[in-house]
Amino acid sequence: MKKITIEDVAKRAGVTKGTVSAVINAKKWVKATTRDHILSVMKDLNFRPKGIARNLKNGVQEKSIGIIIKDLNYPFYTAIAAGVKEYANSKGYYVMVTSSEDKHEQEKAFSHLFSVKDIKGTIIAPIVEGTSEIEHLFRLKMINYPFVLLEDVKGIQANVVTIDNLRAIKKAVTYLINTGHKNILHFAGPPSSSHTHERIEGFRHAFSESTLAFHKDMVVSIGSHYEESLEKTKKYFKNKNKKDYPTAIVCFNDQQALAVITALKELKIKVPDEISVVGNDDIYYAQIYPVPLTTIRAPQLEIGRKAAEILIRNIESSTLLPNEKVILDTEFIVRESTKVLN
Amino acid sequence: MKKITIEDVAKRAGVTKGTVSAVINAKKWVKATTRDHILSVMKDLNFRPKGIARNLKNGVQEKSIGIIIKDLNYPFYTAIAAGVKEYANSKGYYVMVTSSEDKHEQEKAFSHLFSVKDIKGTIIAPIVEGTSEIEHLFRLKMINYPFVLLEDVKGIQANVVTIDNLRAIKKAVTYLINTGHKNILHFAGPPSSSHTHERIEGFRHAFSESTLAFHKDMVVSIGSHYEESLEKTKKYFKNKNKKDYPTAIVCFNDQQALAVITALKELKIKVPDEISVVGNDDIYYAQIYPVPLTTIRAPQLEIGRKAAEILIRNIESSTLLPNEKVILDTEFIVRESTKVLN
DNA sequence: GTTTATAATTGAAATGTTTTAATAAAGTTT
DNA sequence: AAACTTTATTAAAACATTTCAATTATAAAC
Repeated sequence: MKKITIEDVAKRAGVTKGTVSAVINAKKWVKATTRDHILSVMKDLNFRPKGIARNLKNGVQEKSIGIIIKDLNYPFYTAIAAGVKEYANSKGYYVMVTSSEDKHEQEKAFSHLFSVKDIKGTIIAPIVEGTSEIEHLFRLKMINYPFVLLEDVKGIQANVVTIDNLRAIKKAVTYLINTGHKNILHFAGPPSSSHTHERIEGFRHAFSESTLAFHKDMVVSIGSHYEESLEKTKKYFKNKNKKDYPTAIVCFNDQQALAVITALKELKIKVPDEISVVGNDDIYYAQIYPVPLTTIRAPQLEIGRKAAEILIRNIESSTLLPNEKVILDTEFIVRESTKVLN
Repeated sequence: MKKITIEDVAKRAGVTKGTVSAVINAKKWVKATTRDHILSVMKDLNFRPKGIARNLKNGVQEKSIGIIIKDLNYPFYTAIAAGVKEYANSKGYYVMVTSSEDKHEQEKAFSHLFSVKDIKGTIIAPIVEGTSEIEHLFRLKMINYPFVLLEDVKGIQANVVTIDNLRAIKKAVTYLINTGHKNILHFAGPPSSSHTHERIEGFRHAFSESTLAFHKDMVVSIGSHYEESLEKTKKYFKNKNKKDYPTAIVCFNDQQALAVITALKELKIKVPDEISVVGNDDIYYAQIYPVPLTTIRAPQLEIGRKAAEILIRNIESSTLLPNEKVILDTEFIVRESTKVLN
């Protein structure tokens, strides 16, 4: 089970490495018969030229960057990736996307993989759990590997492009309060995201600046994926007395909001007449949803573009640049899943 | 603007390459003071160790494969990618995703990039235009680089995992005919996909096996992206007399179908009462759509899994394996966007 | 039949890292 | 203070390819 090298091919074909190399690189000068012969030897040995070794010599001309998102199937992330791609392509970079599936292990492995594969830099949507492990990020810093985070990570200084979750949720909740809502819930997201914590914080803040009181029961952990949120929402309302129903729910993200709306529909609770629902992110598929979702729009393309811009600036700098932190603002978009009560 | 190498760092720090290497690889034995000194020199020079050169020596332990899809934002493709990831991860492979944006140029560049970056194999959703350029695929074959296609490409023998579009559309159209529809349209997709051609073919076939006659005006090219399809659908119906409206439309994919439904809604045409709409793919977001879409389900995860399985089998084989062709079947799912007329 | 031009091929050097064996310095035990 | 260990460091070899200048074979021209 030994590795086949260009030398094995050369030996077997009775020529030198140089000639084999010429065939691989489609140089015009090799005689047709020798070329065919070498080709057939390559097939016999199932020889696959090692990309790595070729690069060493000339250096890859293709420049590329990576992005590690959390979920390939959530449009919020793919939209960010699209923004990254747009900017990167305009600068002549290719983009490779991977997904950590919210697993620390994978985030770590990928950041390593990218650095080792000579991908010039990486944009990371980091997993932030209680005691967030971040040695892998420190390692990237040590080897001066350029990267940009899409969420703040405590304990590390790095380039960050993110949104102002606190203000965002406050805007939404304040709007609800001002339009007469008194019983408002927040359906929170997974603990692995800093967004979750910041949004809870924003929710709480909004109350402290109003005449209404905050109570911790108003924050309910209900999952961020569709099926899970659907089930948990139904369960939540089944145990509730109708008079205790909230008049509005602020969701962690749009996918969750879509699940909540569907769950309420199944329970014959009318949206927005009985309960208003606010999403978060403004993902593409929520925009084209027949009940247009009131939501908090995160500028997804812009996040991607900005992150790519910072990353590429760092990649191309011959000196180590100071870290940048960009906090993009969100837009509260009132559509038809919320109702004015006063 | 010269490249900084480990040697430059060593020289500047007054040690040898070996010591610098030891620092980079966090070997325990380097004296703390020399380590700090070397680290600071690395920062000064903004030295980034070349991943490529490190790999050469030991060979990378991390195994990875790539997948080139056409659109990062279309759930059909990300679902396939998820299937690939699932299988690949179970076999210890990492997965990198890229999108060609339906551009030949990009598909070509990525297939090259992957092979050169020592990514062991690639799954490709190929762009198939009239005179499809496929030299890049021939090149992959020449260097025995393992790959699997997600659409048939004329003129090349390769591993292929795809679906039976012909049968799929026939099933749907036949159902419509059997339930009393007489005026049926097909909204076709982009010419860059073999699916488009096969689906048109299937549509035609269904008629040849029925008592109804096929006419080429029944196939309308309306785009596969949401906005485009929305506009073109509206335009199409504005120029039509109400009595000429079809009773059913078979769409190229679900995103298009969603656009068609929205367009019809805006035109005050009721779905499915006045016009039935059939999608294609059964993407996730169509499943959770409030008007559940009648559609043709492509086993997206299964496509991904199967493609990954074949790819990895080829990667791990020391001999060149014969090509495999897998055609997966689809499932026609009747939900609520179609109406039985008889 | 010798020279010249051209086509085909060779062999060594170069690429930037990691590894290994060898060595020097410092510390510990007798 | 000699002998041995441990710690820190060095120098050279190894990795699989491409490149480039040098060489040989082949064909054409004289």
